[in-house]
Amino acid sequence: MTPQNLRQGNDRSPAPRSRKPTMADVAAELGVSRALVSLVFRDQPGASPETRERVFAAAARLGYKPDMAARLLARGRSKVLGVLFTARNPHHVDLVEAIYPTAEELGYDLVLSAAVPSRDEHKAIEALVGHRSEALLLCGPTIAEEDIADLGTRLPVVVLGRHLKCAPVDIVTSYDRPGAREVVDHLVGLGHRDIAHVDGGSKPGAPERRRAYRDAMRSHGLADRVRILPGNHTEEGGQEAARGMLAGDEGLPTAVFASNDQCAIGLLDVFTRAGVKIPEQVSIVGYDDSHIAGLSHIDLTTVRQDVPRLARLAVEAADEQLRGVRDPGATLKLESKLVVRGTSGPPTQR
Amino acid sequence: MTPQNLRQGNDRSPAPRSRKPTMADVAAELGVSRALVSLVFRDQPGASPETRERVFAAAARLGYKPDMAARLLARGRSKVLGVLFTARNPHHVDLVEAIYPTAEELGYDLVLSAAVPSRDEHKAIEALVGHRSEALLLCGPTIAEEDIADLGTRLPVVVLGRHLKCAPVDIVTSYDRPGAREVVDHLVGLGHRDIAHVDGGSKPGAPERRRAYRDAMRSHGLADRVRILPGNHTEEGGQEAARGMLAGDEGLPTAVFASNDQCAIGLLDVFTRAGVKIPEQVSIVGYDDSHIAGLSHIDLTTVRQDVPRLARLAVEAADEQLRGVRDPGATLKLESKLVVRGTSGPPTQR
DNA sequence: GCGCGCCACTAGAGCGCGCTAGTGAAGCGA
DNA sequence: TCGCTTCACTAGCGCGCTCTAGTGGCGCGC
Repeated sequence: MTPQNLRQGNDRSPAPRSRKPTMADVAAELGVSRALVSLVFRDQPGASPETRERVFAAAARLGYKPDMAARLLARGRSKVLGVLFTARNPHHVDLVEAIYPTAEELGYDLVLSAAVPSRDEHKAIEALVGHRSEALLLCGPTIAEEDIADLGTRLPVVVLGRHLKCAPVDIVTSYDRPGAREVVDHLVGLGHRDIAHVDGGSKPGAPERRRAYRDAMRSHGLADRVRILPGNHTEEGGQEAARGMLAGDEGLPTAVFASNDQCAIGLLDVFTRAGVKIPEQVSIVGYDDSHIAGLSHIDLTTVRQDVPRLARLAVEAADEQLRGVRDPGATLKLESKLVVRGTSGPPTQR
Repeated sequence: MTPQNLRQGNDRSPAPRSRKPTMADVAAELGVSRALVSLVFRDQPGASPETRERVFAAAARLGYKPDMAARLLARGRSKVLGVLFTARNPHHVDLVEAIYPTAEELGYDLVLSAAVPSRDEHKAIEALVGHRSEALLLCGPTIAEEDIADLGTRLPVVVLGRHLKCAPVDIVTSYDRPGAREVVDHLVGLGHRDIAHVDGGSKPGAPERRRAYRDAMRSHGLADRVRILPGNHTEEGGQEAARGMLAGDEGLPTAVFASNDQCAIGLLDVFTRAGVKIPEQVSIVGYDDSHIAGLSHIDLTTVRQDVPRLARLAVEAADEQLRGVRDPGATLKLESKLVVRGTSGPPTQR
């Protein structure tokens, strides 16, 4: 029972593969210090050109890749931004795509976390924080405002596409009024008067769009034609709203302005199946101009948000908060503009 | 020019916010050791129920959240799986959604990295490795096989939806033959004989689907009708192929089998715009059954891959490699099946 | 010769955590 | 009383890296 040579319980190496090489391995290979290797990899002054070359060569030879986790831990700043998005939302996917370039430009690494049906936003956010995100970019978060506020007190947070009353976070979004206004102008200009709105319930952006629709209608003297149908930001929401319109006894409006593209596509679907001609009988307008709307087979008239700039502003806002150049709480709004495609046209006389 | 008091470039404290609490803070708050707090947070035996409660209470009070980077570093196993996907590919997004549940079940955390136009797969993969992913799940990677092989020698890799000759990685994908076979059977059953294929070039899965199409045609005695048009896995690819067909002097086939859904949607688009009736004049079939195909407005006949099982198998394969219960190199294939929707129908006599 | 600045490089202390090997107290049987 | 467990908890090393505060050598001016 010689307890000396108990096998040290090291089932630590997960794979049969050889251990990942570390900085120390590279240093040993060259007979220099780890610090030198570190310098070289961080592209800092203090190493001669020849040494740099030798270090890179040795690293390549050994297959050494810097370990982020250790780097993050050691460095005060992690330079990691956490991005929360909803996998199913094409507009979010567009945003994620657009966030990468600016993040890279400002020297940030991105960690993505998707909210999916089986994994709610709270969990997704926790994962981001756990992975040492310095700041969070939340694409259209649906969690309670106080939760976001709470998060904002812990670390810099930038919310995209949702209005908040008083959370200590930055907000980057589009003006809803001009967009909705343009939609209504466009439809009225085509001759529509019965313009309904399928709203997005309490989903990010929805209340504002609803309000903007109402205002726009009012300013066209169409206050009495305001017709708001409950919906949400999914295809199903649009489908249900369309079924409701078909079954209801108010008759079909000549145009429907949906709270987002997915909802609009749901409308489109049910209407076309029911033999309703788009846009002859009903014009449909969405919101977001997600890449799905652009699919020319769908060809949805919609409101384009300036995704690249939204993304850029969001990353810059996070960066500013991180650098402490200003306190959180800024609200940045961009113009959005109507993109006329095939689902809107003049109403036919009845 | 007193070089002494150069401001030491310490932009280390990123935010004006107070430092994130650590385990030591929690321990100090209670007057216990860090190890105890660690035990409690890892849900390990060795702490009394009352102590556990006190620890959690103190942690909540301070807003302590375990730091992944440190945890990863300290632990041999990081329990993180890196997932590479293409943001623009809806099928990939479906896969990512499906990967979460199994990963969680097996105790893995996920780090996502998107390949986007401005950021190629190499970079995306590097980020994953850097963030200490223990294993990689690559959704339809387009990088060179040798690069994947190289990666496979460094850490466990599971490739989804692409065939590889001899890389030391696991492969999880669908049988292409039965799927393509079903497509051709279906179309032939409807009365089609002129069935073209718009291929996906060298994109993951494309060569196999092309081959499977050819075989299926041959077995129906339609070898002489085999017509393969160059394309790729994007909408644009489909559009170009459709334009080619419209402009070419071979005439339109009565049915087109596209290498993936996006490509099929491109076809759909150009054809409908050109006034070609779908499916009366041309039937169109896609591949993947991504959620876009399911959008009932598109209503694409397509081949459904069993995404939930693909995802589950992929995570399990990664887990098995990590546990070292088998060497890499397994290939798992699942059945896929035809989903008949509205874009396929009997050809009209001409 | 000395002092000085500069350059290339190094020593070593942490970053926040996990984990092994303990420690001391209590309990228990003989 | 002693030996032996068990329980609740602690000390302290090490994960791979960054970063501050050096060290030694060399060239230069006086």
